[in-house]
Amino acid sequence: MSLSHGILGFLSYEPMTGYDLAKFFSSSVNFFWHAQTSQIYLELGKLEKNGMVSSEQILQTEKPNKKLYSLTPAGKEELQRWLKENKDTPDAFKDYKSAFLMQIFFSGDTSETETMERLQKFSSQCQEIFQQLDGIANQLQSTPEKDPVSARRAACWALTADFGKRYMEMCTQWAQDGIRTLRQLQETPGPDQT
Amino acid sequence: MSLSHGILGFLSYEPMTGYDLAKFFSSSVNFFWHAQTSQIYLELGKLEKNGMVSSEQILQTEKPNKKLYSLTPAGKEELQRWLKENKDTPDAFKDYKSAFLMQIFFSGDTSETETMERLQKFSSQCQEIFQQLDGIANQLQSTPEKDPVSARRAACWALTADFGKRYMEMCTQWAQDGIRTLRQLQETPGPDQT
DNA sequence: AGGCTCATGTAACCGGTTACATGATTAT
DNA sequence: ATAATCATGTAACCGGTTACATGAGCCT
Repeated sequence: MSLSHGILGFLSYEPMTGYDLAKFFSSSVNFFWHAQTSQIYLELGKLEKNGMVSSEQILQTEKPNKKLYSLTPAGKEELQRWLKENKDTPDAFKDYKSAFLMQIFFSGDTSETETMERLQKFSSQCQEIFQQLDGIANQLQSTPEKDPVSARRAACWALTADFGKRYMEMCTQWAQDGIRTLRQLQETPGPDQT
Repeated sequence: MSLSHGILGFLSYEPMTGYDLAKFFSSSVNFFWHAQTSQIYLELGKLEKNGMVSSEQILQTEKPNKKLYSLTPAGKEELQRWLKENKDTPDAFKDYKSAFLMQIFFSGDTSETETMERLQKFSSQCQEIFQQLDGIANQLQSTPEKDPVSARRAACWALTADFGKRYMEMCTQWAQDGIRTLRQLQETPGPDQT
């Protein structure tokens, strides 16, 4: 229900092709909404059928032809409607799914060493993503937008990038502390080990 | 791909019914893997067809009859296989999807006040979930398990609960800081507003 | 009489994944 | 040559959601 709204969101910036959208997705919202390129095309098709977007063939000679998609008035309306929609129940995390945490949860029968390795790997991955997001955040900060519209967009982007950075920081910390806890568990075999 | 493994995981504790599983899910892994009761029954059906679990009718007089599911050897094997499986690419977050962040990302045209309200609500929700998880964590800490098996399980549970607590803490902090940032943006209308 | 706990399912739908398929132009 | 960038799609599948459907026993 949200890839389509993400597409509408980006198209509200300016008309673009499916290919452009894929790049925008992977360079900005990727960490909280990974989109398959193929899915974008599928969704564009549906949106066009519903009258949310319209397309225009652009013939090119040096490059393959392309289809430029734009928001229709109905699409703009739907985007606004969705932006205002907020779920009241602690629903913000209903969609949150983590196979990784599930594995940790059930690793009671796994050796501590293995679990520690897993945590270590996770921690490294988080640091990697942190670096990426940090790059984005710095770039956003160092290139001030001239017009107020872009400035506001950049501010929103910065807000989400900041979320990502904090999230990754938290994950790294958690994993490191977890490793320490497990090490202690390993070293103290329990009060009575007969 | 993971609800089924969660089911196998819980069944490795002890044989139980779909109803039991639903309760276990919602009381422990709920915050990182919300499971519909109906989906659990569906999945149990598939798992039985694949030979991962077997069921036994238990006739009851004071209560409705029930079906007790147990892990088969093949199910145990599959659980172990899955527990060892770890994705190498920074895939840990490929599944992470947040419609909420998407809305924040595209709220450049929304009034700061509205966005601030949204953040405030989010923050409250996070605090609520934090309280829940804190309750679980405290309970886990105050009731020491006697046998080493349960102790290890409890440790894993504690690890994931701790993750949740930190996550919620981070979210609350982020939202509060975000509100402050937006307030500043509101008060300083920009360098040249002609 | 009404609500809670126990208990198990079905059917329609859909958003998304995986894998596959194609092909032009430009730069190295 | 070949890799990268530009560019667009289809088909099979599947995990999960929403909504619906049922019904016994117990407690107040």
